[in-house]
Amino acid sequence: MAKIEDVARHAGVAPSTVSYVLSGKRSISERTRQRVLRSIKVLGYHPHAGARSLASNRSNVVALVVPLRAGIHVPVIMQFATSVVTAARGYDHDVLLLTQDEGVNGLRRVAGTALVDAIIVMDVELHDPRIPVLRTLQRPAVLIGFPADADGLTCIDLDFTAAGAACVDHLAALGHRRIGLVGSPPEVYERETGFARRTLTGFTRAAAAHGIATSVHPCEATPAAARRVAAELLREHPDLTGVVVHNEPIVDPLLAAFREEGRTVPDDLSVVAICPDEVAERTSPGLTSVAILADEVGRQAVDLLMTKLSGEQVPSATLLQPRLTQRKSSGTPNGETRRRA
Amino acid sequence: MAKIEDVARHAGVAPSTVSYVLSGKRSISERTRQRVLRSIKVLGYHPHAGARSLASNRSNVVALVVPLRAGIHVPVIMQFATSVVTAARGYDHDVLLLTQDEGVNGLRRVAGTALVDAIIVMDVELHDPRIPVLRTLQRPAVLIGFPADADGLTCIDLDFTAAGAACVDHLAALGHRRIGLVGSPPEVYERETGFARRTLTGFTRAAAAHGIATSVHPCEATPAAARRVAAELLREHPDLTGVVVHNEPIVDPLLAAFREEGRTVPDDLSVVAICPDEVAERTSPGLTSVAILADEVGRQAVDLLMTKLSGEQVPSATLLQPRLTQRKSSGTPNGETRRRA
DNA sequence: ATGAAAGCGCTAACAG
DNA sequence: CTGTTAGCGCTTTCAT
Repeated sequence: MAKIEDVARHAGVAPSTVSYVLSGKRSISERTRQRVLRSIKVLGYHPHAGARSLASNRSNVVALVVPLRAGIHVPVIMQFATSVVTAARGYDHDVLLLTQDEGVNGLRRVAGTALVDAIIVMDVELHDPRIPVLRTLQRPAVLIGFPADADGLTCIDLDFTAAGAACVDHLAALGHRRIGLVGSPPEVYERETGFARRTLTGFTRAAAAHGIATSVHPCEATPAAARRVAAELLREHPDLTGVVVHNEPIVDPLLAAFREEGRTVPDDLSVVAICPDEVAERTSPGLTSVAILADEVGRQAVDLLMTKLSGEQVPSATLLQPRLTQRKSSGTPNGETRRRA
Repeated sequence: MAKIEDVARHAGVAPSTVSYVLSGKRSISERTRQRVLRSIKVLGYHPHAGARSLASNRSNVVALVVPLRAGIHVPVIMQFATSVVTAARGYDHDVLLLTQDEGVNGLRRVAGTALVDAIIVMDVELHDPRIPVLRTLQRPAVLIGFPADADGLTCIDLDFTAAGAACVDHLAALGHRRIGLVGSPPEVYERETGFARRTLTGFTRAAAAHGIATSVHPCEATPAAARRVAAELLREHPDLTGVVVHNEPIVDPLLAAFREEGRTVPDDLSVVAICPDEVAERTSPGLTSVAILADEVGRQAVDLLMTKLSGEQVPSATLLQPRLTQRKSSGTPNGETRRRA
């Protein structure tokens, strides 16, 4: 492996000059810059990451802690992780993958050994045991989700309260008077993961504001559970005309269940989902939905982290505003009326 | 941050002694070992990863290259990645996440900078451009999947040929005479990703051996495509009594489509899937299936890699033998007969 | 069983 | 604009 000294010799300059060409931390005459770059290419030089991190106190690696638990839609996690990697590469950083189950020790380790410069934590709970640890670590961090006490932390997430409300607003505008929320599995609520509760809050508040009757149905992420909930919903509320779904894996089964119960979407029943666009687009009919902006959140999380690493201030809370995309699954409460019109 | 020198002073020993206590590379009297360990804990000492990698030429990090492309079931990737992280931690290694789209340069970079000691590459294609690069990198690698020329490489995967055959054998034993394969999306075959083809080979060969008539249906991973394929299958082959599915995302939609076409599983139609157990278990009826052993593959990939890192030889090819689990979705071709018996 | 000391390859302060 | 050099914190010979 070529080292910086080899490059320096080959280019006829000092090692520090090579270093500065690479870092851009001081101005170099265009002429020597080109010579150095040439030598680097010729020798196939790659700076040794360990040496660099030892000398500069920067590893150019960020840690990403991904959740593994039940009730979380895996493709969304993956999409998020991917966008974090891509965004981090844009800042010349790499991503170290940590799993939730290493818990607080994983954080201590990667920060303590200076393996990583900064940390992104996904799926933050309201009373997350990692929060106090993150505060003691001398490393910038960005959290996906909001803990109860977010003081001095940097958090980002989709505004699920607004997302829940947007779905209701949409249905209200169409004239619906009784709607249901098919939500995340019960354990997600019990865990006090912020997002499920926030959706519920937005849903409930908006419905109250519109004077709409509601019912809420947590639902396991299985087709069988979806069928059960669909039947229950229709049986208990004969006047139900609209449903909001916030549970990606059961979107299809739920639609199928409504169909089996003899309801046509959107004529007999309007359905609005909070889910990734891919999910909303592949169903038939296409689902009116509020998108889960996983890659947007990932990108911005990295932006925030890099800003912090450069010593600048960032907003403590970033809430991405939801956008509702109207597709084919929602309409006026009485489809017959509409079609006649 | 406490450094090794601080620990040494605190314990009244030389820095090298602390190092040896940590690495176990030479014998230490139990007495000083305990003293050193004590000091480490008291001072909250974590060795600096960069310094360590610089001095030892080992980063204790392995790279994991994950695919991002269409037609690959995301939860399986995630499960695999998770098991790699967990297994790597068991060897005191961390995992750096690389995405496919950095391509060959990503590999060059992380190996060239000595950021990682070794590499795991997922979703290897028959003529994968990364193969020649991996050969030049002076780093051990393990591939998930088999390229056309696997000479001198270490590859591991589920034995998809055997998996395809196992499904057919099972249906043959039950007495089926005409079966269909609902496979991966067309682009997966076109890409020459080994696994789809190998399943097809095993399916076809076993059917020929049993004298069973077959048809093959690549299928997009959408419910609509699943419905189309289901209809086509039943229309073109009225004598069809068995189906093998190798396409996780459409397992549910396909079952639903058969139901809508008026077929009962397993009475009118036996269905066998190649998919993770979680998928097979959550459908109704539960699916007879050959499990995709993502975490087993991940664990063994890491085992192989660590063995290589320690300088030992490993087998060039590792094929995990599939296990078929009988559940409720398969039975004799004529369910009526069976029920009467 | 332990210590002393020479690097590992790079960055950044200092000097010009 | 460029060169010189002192570390960064650890591992690992070499010595004893």
